Amino acid sequence: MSSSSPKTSGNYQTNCCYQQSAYGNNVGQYSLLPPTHHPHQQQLVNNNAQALSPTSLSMVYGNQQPTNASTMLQARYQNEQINEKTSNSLTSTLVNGQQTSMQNNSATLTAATNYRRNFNACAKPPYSYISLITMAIQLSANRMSTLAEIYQFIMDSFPYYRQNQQRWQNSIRHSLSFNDCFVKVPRSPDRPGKGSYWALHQEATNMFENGCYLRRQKRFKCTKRLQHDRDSNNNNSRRHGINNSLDKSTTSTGSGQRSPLSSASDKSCDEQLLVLQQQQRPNYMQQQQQQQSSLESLDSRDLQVLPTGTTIGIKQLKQEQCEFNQMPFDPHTFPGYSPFAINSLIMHQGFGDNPAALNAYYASQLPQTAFVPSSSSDYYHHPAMYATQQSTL
DNA sequence: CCATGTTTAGTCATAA
DNA sequence: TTATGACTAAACATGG
Repeated sequence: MSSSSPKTSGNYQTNCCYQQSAYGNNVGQYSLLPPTHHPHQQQLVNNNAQALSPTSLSMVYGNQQPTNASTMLQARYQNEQINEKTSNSLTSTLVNGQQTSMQNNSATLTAATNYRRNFNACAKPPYSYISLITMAIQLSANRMSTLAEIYQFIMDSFPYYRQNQQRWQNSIRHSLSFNDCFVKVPRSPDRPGKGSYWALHQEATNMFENGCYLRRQKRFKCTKRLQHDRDSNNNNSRRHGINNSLDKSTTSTGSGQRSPLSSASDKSCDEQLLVLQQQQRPNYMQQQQQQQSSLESLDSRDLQVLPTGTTIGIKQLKQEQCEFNQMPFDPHTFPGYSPFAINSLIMHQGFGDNPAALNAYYASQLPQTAFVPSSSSDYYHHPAMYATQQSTL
């Protein structure tokens, strides 16, 4: 039935991280890490990394003594003010950042300049819609977002999505409905309005390897669904034209018809459980924190190797930083390990929340693989992506 | 009416 | 080569 497809090759846009040809140098605009200039995350950053503790300093600078923390912060806040600007602002960002923190050699600046030449403010970010939605939810105040809030987060974070809104917003809605990792949470009576909140399924909070939003470990599938729920219907078979008589149990009424067996009001057991957990949020959060704490304490991925050769846990590092700054320590503000943690450290090098500057930094440090990948493997196996490997800082 | 939500289906790229 | 994941379009339902 390919003749019935309304699609044209010109309209179809693959995930840009797959395609070097479509992506090219533009990939350099975006950090391999989540956007950091969104108000929610800005708050997270501000809450967690005011100044580098001694251990953090040694991690970032090795034996080299940096300028003092206030200088770095000053540079960072300057950068925040020119956030979302394009190549013009990048120049000053780089200068400020490198003045205070980086080994400022001419080769590095040349690489940054070359990179800057190829800068494109409207490049498609290398994140899937699932990644974007997850970011929006995880960075929201209550780990829940309305559809409109998700839209807003994406547009705030990525200029690319300020255009063609109808197309990608349709995809966002489809992703929310189609993927088990997202669950609807009804509005409470004191918060009337249209649409539900969307949250991550309780078992889907760690979908991305080491917190890296470029790669999902595995498609999240809810295993506890009732037999008649949508998982039991092999969507993939239908999508790829392998029809059988069983499929008609859900598609007998034709394209676009909602299945009576999986209507919005027919929530499966675990979804209802999640709703209850959300309603009893304080207890739920407490339990989650306890569980995660016990996991983190044993998780080898938490480890970072310092330039000095010693090993330290990101969580421990963060705790030390919080104590250093006389701030409350919340191990769950960030995931327990990098690249969030690495991101927070990079922030202190004076790049502020400017993703372009961050990328320029990466490009200058790892010009051979940082932003001109020959395949998706270059992304996925990039050393900067994983806390399990030695940090390039 | 329109935003939100569900579902089907085609296509492409990548992983296995 | 096949299976899977992601993106896109579209029809249709629902509810404020």
